[in-house]
Amino acid sequence: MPRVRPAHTRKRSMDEHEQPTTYDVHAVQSKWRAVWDELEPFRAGSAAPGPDGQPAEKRYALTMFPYPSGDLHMGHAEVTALHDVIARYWWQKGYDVLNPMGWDSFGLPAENAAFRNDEHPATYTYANIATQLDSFRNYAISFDWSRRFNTSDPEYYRWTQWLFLKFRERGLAYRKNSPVNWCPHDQTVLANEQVVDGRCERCGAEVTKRELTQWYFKITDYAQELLDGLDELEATWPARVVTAQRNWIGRSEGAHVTFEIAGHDPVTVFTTRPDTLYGATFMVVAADAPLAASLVTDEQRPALEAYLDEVRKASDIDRLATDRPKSGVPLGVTATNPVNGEQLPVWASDYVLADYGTGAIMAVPAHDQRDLDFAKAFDLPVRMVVDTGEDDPAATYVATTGDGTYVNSGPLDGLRDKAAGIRTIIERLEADGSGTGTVNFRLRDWLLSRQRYWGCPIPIVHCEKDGEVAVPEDQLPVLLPELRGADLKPQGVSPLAAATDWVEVECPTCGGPATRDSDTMDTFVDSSWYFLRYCSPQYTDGPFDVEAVRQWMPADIYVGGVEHAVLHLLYARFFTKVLRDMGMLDFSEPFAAQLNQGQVINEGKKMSKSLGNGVQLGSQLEEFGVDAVRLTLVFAGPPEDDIDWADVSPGGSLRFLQRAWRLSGDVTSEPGVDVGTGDVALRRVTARTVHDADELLASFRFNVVVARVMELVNATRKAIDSGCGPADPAVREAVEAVAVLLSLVAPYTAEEMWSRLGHEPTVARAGWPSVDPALLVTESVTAVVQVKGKVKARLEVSPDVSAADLEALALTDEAVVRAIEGQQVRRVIVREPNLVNIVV
RNA sequence: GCCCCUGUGUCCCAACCGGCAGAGGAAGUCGCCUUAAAAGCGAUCAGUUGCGGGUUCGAGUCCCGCCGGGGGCACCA
Repeated sequence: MPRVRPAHTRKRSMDEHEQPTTYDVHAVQSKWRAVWDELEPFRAGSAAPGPDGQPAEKRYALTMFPYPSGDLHMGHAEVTALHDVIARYWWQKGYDVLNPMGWDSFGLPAENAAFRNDEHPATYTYANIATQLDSFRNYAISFDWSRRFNTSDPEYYRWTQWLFLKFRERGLAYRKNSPVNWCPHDQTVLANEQVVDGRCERCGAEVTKRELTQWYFKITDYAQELLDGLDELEATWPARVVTAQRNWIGRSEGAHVTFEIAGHDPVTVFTTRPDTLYGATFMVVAADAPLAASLVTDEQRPALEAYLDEVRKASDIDRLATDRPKSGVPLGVTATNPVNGEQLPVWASDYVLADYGTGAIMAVPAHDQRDLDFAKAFDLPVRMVVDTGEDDPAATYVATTGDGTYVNSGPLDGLRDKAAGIRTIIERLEADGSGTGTVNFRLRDWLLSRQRYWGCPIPIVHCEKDGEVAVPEDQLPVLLPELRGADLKPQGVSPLAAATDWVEVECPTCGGPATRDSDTMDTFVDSSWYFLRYCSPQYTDGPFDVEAVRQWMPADIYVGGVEHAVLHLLYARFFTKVLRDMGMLDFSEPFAAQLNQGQVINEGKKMSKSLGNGVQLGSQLEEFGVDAVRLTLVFAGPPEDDIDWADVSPGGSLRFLQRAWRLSGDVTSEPGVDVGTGDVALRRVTARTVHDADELLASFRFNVVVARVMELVNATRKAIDSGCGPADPAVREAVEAVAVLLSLVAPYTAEEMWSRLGHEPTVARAGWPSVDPALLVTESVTAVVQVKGKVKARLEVSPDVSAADLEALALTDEAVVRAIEGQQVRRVIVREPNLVNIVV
């Protein structure tokens, strides 16, 4: 394994008093890690009061906690390196920072590993946590480890269960029987969000449907609020997360319209275009909805059943193809159009979804392509009711969806305004009780039952006499039974169901025989409130101490992967709003700002075992050291961009760090020297760098900050070698600034520099360098003189030069005079103090 | 199909409110150091800002169209 060479002396002089030119990365790492373990510089609550005696302002730096699968990898390294720049910056700025970390430690991989190795899932889980904890410490992220916990700890999941029961008391957790996504490989149900392109997000197996009774959270009650809340997050959350959530919630405005059906209950449809009601020529209900079975005539029943068999055979992947031909069967009944009394044939088809809207639609083939395709397939009538000026859809089979003049539409005829048309029809429907304006959401309730072992047990007991009974609070947590190895094999029901001793209990209400609910919760439940627990991780009287949460929340920044744009982030927002309604929180959004990091890739491709292009974090750390790897990740580009490891240079990062470190050995002035007497040119560079870094950090432009620090290092090197010399106080000021700025990214190097500059540890809490505003004002600027937009001259002028003076200076400049010679000056644009443009 | 983001030296990337296209790094080239090479140190090279049009005294930046790359939604009525 290649190692950084040990420190050696300069070749050009064998004098042993010469400064060494490199430091031993690994020796420095073990040295400072021990010092930090002693000092614990990052305890939340340890910031000094401000000069006015007031306690320091709080900052909560949150990063998505990991699942403990093996050791840390490049992805962890990147996200925590970026996150740590923010946390350490806040410490330097004097804030009191809460920067906690823990593990999202329930989940499938542990269970699979336990089955393979004939052990308990906890064995795998807690061994990996120990490994990752050690790696994080070595990686020098400024976490406050005193607050760590794991979601699989009974002290934690006790409160997950408690919250479940509170949600249930509020009617927000309920059971229903419905077709659910089923992963045949993992042998468990999946939420809609965990099905991607018809496949299991985790294992890639094709997802099928199953009819099961399952627990749901009623997130749809909060659909409107979850949507509205995005408005205030727009400024501080990545745009793609906000739009992804908006799309996912999928609000649409329209109307419920009720159609009478002779001999049946009336059927209500949802439509966004009630104004096209006169163009409805048939109705379609979802073939797999109970409604279809209840409407169908005896003559048509065999046809419907045959069709349903066909539909069920088609996988979700087939169903996702949007261009496949329309299919369906008539149900043999007709519905009455409430506005004109027309009898519309009712069909069943799989292009109508059972779980969106009411599971039934009115078909307006002239103005909806899907309905038109269906009408074409079964030769149903097409009636245009909005004349857009385009060809009649009945002839072209191209539905028109634009604005136009209403025709064949009774009271709407001749009207051109779509909004007015919609309003008119809704008013009419509401007047005669056959419909109402309404809003519909794409968002479905959150399916949370999982048929797995390694998760949070659902604290419910099923009793024949009393039905669903909540486990009393004083009996929480419902602990997992001890199962291992083959007991965990997926078998279609939760492994818990087979643990007879555990399942069979007395009913808490009547004392009679009862069974525990044997499903466990989706792990997204665990992660929907962990950020609250960090505020008071040892609290025993509730999930969190309300006062501690008031002190720290909301999180000021949440750093993590964009893959959680709609899953975790939506659920966490939902939990926050429910807890607020329970009176436990006084805010509605948990994460004030968000930063999504890109991925680390290699040679243009995602790193994977099958491609054999993986870059091991461990080997990079061994070869280049923690600081160089962190610096490389931060410097590679904007945080949200992907980093191609083939494009970056950890060796270059290490070289830079050594160069920066070397400066600290060259400084010959003493700590505390009066910098006011130092070289002004260098002082200006230092002041400008510190000032700009402040602004750049606030907008997460960490790569530019690093570039600016490199500039400062280069300028300082020059000042030492061929400028004011190593003894000048400005050199000390510059190098101290470099140490503090570098402490955000390269804490070991920064600490070593700080120590060589004669300071006590730790540089991490040294404080942000102060900047004399006078040094930010330049005494002269370069004004550019353009003739017809081309630069002809440069003038050194005072920054507060007047427009008239600058114009006069420009017009008398020799080069300018030459350039405009013989031409008519038509206009002179002056933008003092930077620019003069002469139009000829 | 619809929506969003993006395109700057060989490569990764900077460029405030429209005002000198270049901060930083990598690679290349040339030196210094070395018996030599690597490493290190120093210097240096690098352009029709994807294409076409428009607005403007002036466009990498704003507007329109196209092309390439990335992402979201997609039978959601």
